[in-house]
Amino acid sequence: MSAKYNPRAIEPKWQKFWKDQNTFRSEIKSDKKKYYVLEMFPYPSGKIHMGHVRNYTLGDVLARFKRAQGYNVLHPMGWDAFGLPAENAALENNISPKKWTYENISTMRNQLKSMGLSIDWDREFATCDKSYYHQQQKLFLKFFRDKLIYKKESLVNWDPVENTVLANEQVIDGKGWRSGADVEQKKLSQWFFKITEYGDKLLGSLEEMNGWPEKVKAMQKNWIGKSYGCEVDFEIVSDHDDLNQEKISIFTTRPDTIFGATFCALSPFHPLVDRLIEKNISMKNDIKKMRSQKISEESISKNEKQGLNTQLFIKHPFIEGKNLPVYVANFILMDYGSGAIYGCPAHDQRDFDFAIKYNIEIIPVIEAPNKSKFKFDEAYVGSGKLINSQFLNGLSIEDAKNEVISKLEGIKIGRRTTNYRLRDWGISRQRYWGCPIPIMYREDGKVIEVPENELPLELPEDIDLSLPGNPLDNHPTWKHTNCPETGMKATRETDTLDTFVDSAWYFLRFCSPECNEPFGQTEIDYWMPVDQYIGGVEHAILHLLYSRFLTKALKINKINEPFESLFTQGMVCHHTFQNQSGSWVYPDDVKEEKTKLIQISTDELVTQGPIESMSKSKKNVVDPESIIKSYGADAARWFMLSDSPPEKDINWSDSGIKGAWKICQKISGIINENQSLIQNEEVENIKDLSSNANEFLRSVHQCLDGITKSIDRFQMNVAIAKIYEMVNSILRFKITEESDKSALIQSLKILIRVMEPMIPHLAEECWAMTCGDGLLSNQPWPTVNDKFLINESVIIVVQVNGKKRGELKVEKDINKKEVLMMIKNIENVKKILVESKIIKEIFVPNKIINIVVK
RNA sequence: GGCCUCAUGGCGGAAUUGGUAGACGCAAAGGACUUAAAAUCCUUUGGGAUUUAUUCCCGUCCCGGUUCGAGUCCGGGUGAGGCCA
Repeated sequence: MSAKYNPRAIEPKWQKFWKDQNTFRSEIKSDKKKYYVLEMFPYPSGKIHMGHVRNYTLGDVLARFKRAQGYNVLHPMGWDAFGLPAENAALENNISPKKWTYENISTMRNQLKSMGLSIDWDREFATCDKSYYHQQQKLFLKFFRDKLIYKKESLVNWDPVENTVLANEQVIDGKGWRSGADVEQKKLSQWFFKITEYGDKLLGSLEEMNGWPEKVKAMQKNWIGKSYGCEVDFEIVSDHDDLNQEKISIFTTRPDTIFGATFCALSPFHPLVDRLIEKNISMKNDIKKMRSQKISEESISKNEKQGLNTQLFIKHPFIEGKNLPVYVANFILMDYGSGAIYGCPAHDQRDFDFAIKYNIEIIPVIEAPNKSKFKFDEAYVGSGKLINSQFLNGLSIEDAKNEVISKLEGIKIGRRTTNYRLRDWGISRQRYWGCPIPIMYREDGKVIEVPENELPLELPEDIDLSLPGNPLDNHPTWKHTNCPETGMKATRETDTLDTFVDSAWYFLRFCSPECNEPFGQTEIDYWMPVDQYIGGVEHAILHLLYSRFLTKALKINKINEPFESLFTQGMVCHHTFQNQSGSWVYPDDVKEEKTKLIQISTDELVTQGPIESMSKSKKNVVDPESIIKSYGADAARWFMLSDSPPEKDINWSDSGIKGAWKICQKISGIINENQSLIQNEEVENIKDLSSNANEFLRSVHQCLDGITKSIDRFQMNVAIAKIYEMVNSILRFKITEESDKSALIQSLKILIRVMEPMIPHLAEECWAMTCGDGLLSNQPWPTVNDKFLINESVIIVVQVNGKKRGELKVEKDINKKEVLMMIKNIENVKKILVESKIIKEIFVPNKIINIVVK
């Protein structure tokens, strides 16, 4: 190594070395404990961003650390490569989605490699690889046979101009993102995963998942949304004889408020509504309008509440002669409960707003504990006792719920139900760039599986993306085929699978990426579950829930949950900049002149905005590639770890990355200076150390202990702080005699080893120039010498009435009596003791003595 | 509106089980080196008082409580963020 720290030279060198030596290739070693580290695999969007750098640095520190601790580590990488952006890019740049995707992968692979990650690149795959989606098609068929996949009609966002289905994010203010046309809700027959069948299991296991953040578990719990309620059948009262024979089944989680029910509301998609339209054509347009509104919980809560009076009524089950008007309302979801509710305006804000708007009766049935009167200005949703409710009067809400339900069950017009907010997982996408669904529809109407020997069912490459609609559907020949058994004509399913399916099992595939089945049992048995999964909290619900679901649904031996521990890292943030015309400005395009910020490219004045997470749209991004080019991967890694705890957002700063570079340079300098000393084994093995050397080694070992524990607790920022401390004490250490050199050598070797997970290139270089025995990455983690953790002398804090009044440096394990004697010699304490009366003495050995006086 | 999380110097943040608050880094100020600057090194850095040192007072969002002792535990409030409405 030259005297100057030169990451540009050493980093590629070591990356090549690791590759040539297959240092990070992993294979099953049944005698060794395994550790599976996985970061959420990236979408190949073009280039890596700082979020990737942070994510993969965190995982790499852990992977390298566990390796050093003797674990057999699996640390793979792949690509979540199907999805819409490839189709958009294809249209914009006139390049095929496949070509675009693989080019991006190639770029990003090189970028990731330049970070020096300890990844087993032999296991790499992309979900758009034929070999991957081949296996996924087998899984589809397996689940199809297991009746865990089924088809049903479901609503989609439909762009009538483009003639295509839109993803939620392609609908902007109710209009198609490209055409600008009003988006309609259209019913299409689509494939679903029966995830609801696993709702209870997915909820139940959460309790045992101690390695998961409480926050994420809470989010999943809310998402699954198990609630108890009941269904009640109401008889219809109307001018139509045929309807009067029928009942409306409504779902409620608040059966206690049944005496406060004053109206009924149906979803616009309720089957009864179709029949009403037949009877009353004039309603048709209004219903159609309602049906075209975007239906999601979020939009429903934001939209203005609208209702259409149907002129129907339902009979109240307990109040003779009381009929409730039936409305069609735009805030009732068809696929939650039964698609019909009764409204109790007094105790539900949404019902209250609706009642005020349509002048519907409001009857309070819950009295607040403080007995305050209902004020008719908003709904009361708190606790209380039942009033105005006949046989329920005086009961608590919980008791009233039970009472009503048993009464309803008794007269056979209602039943207790468990309801989930979780919906079945719609996996059909009317898209080209996704995994083809191995199903065909025979001309006689039968749904036929594509036989396994015809798999993989490949995506055609000669497609025309410029036509409206689904390219697979438009393809002249692809969808036409014949039934393999009967030879009858058949058409292929032209929907492709949601990309969340691809990512819901990739962690299994990594265990045996070449296997000609989805995964190999031996490999799964050895490697699974993932010991530590690391990724953004934005995947807290869908991706993680789907992965948990598929893992459970596969019923692999003993593997109940895919991810033993989950860590959700924070985002990378940066200041935003805007020029005078209000356009966003890249940080590299800003220079500081005196106190002013100037846009370099235009010379315009720039204002500095708030710190926000890096995003292309606000241009507050720093390109990892240019950072790695100018400061090196080690500095970039160091910075990502040093400033903030991993779970919190980190603010990118120039001074931060410069600081990271400085410490690399400093360490490089220290090792350089002591190169020949470290090689001197004779000196290293001197046994009889001076007290100076012992004190020094004590501080080094205490740092080592701190580093080890901090990495274990995922407090990488603390581990970094301890490395700084170690470096500082090495720099402060003055050699006065021969044995001191031994202590220094030992310390430098420890330093080199412990910095490897963070800054592996520099560490490897330092090792090579001093110890040179094989690769540092194969060296074990240094062990803490316990004798240095136990202090022979301790500092006991002396308190009077809980306030620190001095401290005593004493021998370890000294008893209370002796301490009491000693404190009398402390000036401050002596004074106080003379003047006051001792009431109590609290003594915590080796820590504190507290004298309580009056 | 419900549920959850969080609040520590100028800044990012440390602080096993309640036991020296502010580790470590950044920024800032002063000094050394230099013709000068950068780089590097040294010193100082929560606020205040003074007799300037084994000194005192205040201090972890606010109010109250438990305790010999609270950043840490409990109750109430304020503010910020997240998820679900």
